[in-house]
Amino acid sequence: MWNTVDARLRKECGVPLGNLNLMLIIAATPNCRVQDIAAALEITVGGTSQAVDRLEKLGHCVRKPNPADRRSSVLELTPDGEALMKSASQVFDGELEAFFKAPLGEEALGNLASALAAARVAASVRGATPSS
Amino acid sequence: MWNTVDARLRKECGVPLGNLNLMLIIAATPNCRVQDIAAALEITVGGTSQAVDRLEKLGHCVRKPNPADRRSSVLELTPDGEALMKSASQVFDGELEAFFKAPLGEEALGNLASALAAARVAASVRGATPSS
DNA sequence: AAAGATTGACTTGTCAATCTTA
DNA sequence: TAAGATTGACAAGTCAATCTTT
Repeated sequence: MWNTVDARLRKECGVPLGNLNLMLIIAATPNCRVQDIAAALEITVGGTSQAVDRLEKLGHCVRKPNPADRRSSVLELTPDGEALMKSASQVFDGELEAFFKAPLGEEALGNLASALAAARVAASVRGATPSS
Repeated sequence: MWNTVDARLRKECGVPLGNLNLMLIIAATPNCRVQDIAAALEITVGGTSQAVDRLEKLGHCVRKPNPADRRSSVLELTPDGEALMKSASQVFDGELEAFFKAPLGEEALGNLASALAAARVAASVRGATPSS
């Protein structure tokens, strides 16, 4: 399923799913650092740093010096990245509807959501999070 | 979640999740070819060929000449691979129970299963499968 | 020509070691 | 010494090109 979503995003917006995820988090997080993205995506800090490199090389975001802590940078979307994010997230939302909302209907969708939420809680109690 | 399962399999059985998946399919498929694994996992044939290389290098399976078609090989688990598969699949089943069966209970689990089945059908109707 | 498989270049993640600032 | 980030080597997949057999 994610492969399908990714393929449509690449084709219609020229942006892979991973990059869209990054941009959504940067846009939603004030003073966003590499750490924050890693936590949100539950991937390692090292991998996140590389992903930000790629996004920056494409001109979709920039690292600005963090006045509060010189070890880290604050990430911001460029106007370019902002525009791309908006159009891509529409396609993204449409795909999720096609996969879940349309075939399941409101009620079944609600049940699915709560079941997955319960499983997620159980998972986090057992302890599952990356580190490096 | 898959990361958690993978980590426990590596630690307790010395086998990553991907390899266990391969071995389960080889064991369950008579005269198993690379094609069959690719179809079952919904990954590309190229990637499957490389995965079989790795499994063979570890001594868990072998390629035998296919008498019916000399373009392909028939895959078989070694005694070593067979034993590994059996112990690892116990750990695997235990993990899935801990993630879903225990926190959800019988009824909610059934609902979850049918919701995901419906989504899967809808997805396949829209057409989503790898090729190469 | 088409089907089965392999190979090589590339993507995106992991982990471990390292550098810099707190 | 800890925390934030970066870097380099590796893992496991994708795709496109190629080789062999049908």
